[in-house]
Amino acid sequence: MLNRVILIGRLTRDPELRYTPTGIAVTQFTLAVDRPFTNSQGEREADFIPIVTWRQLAETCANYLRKGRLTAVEGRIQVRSYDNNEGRRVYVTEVIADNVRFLESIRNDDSSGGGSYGNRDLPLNRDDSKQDPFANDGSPIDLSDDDLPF
Amino acid sequence: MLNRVILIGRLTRDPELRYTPTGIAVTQFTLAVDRPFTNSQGEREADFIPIVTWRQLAETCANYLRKGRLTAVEGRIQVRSYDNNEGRRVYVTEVIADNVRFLESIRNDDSSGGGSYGNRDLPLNRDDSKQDPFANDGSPIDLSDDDLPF
Amino acid sequence: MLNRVILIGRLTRDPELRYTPTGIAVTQFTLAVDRPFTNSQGEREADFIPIVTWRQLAETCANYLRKGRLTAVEGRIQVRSYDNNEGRRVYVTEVIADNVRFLESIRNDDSSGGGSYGNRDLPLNRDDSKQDPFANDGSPIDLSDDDLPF
Amino acid sequence: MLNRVILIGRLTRDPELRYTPTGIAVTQFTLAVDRPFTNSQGEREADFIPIVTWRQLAETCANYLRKGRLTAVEGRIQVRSYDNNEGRRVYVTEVIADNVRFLESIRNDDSSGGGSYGNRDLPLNRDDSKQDPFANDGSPIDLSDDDLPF
DNA sequence: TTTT
DNA sequence: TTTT
Repeated sequence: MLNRVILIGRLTRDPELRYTPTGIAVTQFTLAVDRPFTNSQGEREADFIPIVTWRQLAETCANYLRKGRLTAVEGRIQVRSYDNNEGRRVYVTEVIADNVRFLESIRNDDSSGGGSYGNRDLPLNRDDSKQDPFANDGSPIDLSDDDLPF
Repeated sequence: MLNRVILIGRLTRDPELRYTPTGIAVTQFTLAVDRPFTNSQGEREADFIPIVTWRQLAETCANYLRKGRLTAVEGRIQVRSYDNNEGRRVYVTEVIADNVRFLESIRNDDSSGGGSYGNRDLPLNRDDSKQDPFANDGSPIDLSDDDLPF
Repeated sequence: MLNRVILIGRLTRDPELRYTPTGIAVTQFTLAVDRPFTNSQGEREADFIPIVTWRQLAETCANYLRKGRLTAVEGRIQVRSYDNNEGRRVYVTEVIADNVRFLESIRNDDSSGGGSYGNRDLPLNRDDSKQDPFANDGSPIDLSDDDLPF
Repeated sequence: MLNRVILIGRLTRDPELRYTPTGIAVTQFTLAVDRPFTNSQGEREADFIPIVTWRQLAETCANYLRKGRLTAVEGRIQVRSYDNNEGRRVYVTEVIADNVRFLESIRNDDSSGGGSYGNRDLPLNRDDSKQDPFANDGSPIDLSDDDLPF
């Protein structure tokens, strides 16, 4: 009845943009979120949390997010499952984001991106996935006949 | 750097209380959280989200929560991994709760529980897992030599 | 850049529904949220937090919420100010809700309401106040020439 | 029963550190949080939200936060009231923070601060205000006989 | 001005 | 494996 997640962390890699067969944009990336304590060896660990964005938000994330960037994500936890090729049920937990905030200005020295932008706060539209029939379906996303989505 | 989850849903089963070898209480249960939309078949789906509580909070949850109860959970997403007996790395995503709220008064007609309590809002202490060396370690929990924790 | 509030509490009174001059529904109510500790006299205090909902969500809240009902609210903090009739600037802090969840089934014995409903989870549409030019303006709401909004 | 706020914004001024008569540190600052939309004149407005921190967290905030810094705050909404010198009841709404994250590295060119630190993520201890008898009292804070706290 |  |  209520499912809300807020994360701040850094991208472990550049985001990956794909399209569903019906042409809807999906971007996936992983956020490394430091734990608020150190483990028994005195080391600070992190949780690596997979994030999924859809539609316009997916395009913007693909365009502007890059590996290492400090990023805030708002969304909900989604658990989907599928049967792998050994006939085992596999559970996948992801955060479906509906709001993403870039917390670092986009640097000029970014080799993986295109241009240089001065601005710090890009107009990331909120995703309104309620109108998206695709997002309403929790089943594994088929981007092609023999491709698993992520 | 920031990792916050708030959920409201219903327990799919009675909670399970176990103890670590050093005697720390751990309670696990699953929350069914309805999605805020219907799928392409017009059905309302749910996410089944595993919750873990520690120490005093674990004891209280085991004592008072029951299958079907509407419950609010606050915590953080934790992703841990282990190698299963086929040598495959398995990822487990759980919400480590530090605050749990019972949203239904405990009913008199509860056959699975013991007595009848009138009260609606039990004194669930916040878990302070920062002092718990065990909780700081993301590795799979060994409750005994050949038992996986959950 | 990010502003998110989640509350669970009880309505101190029945909600109040009004309309702006352009016909947009606005519902206001106050949520009593118990503090998670007792004060120095050993008493449990509460915060009384004003909630505002708009449009379709306002209509549904006015129809189904009643004094005393346990309710979850998601939204953002808004601070608006106006000059009172003594020329002093007054600051008003409210939670603008975009998601409201009824946590109690609507009782048959409700004298203040109309009918009896069996259902527990009403289809409260999320408010999409971004399309609402009125909601975008933080100024005091004029419901009529000489009326303050709430 | 549940009261959770998460904000990301910038400090409008340097934080102010004070002490209660019993020697407990209190730091106050205001966070400017941009609204996620533009108003009817096409301008982006902000909410100015007062934040209060206690004890160790108060000391750290006073030491490291400065005007303009991008900052994440986790806490709860608190509404307190007092009677002003005209005999009117005044309501004050603040966010009592228990977790604060600095989202910008501390710059070397900071004239208002002391030294230069390279680090990005300071060890801000979570405040455990439940053990703080002072924090449990919602009444106006007396720092001296004739001083109002903030 | 406040809820259970 | 799932709750109302």
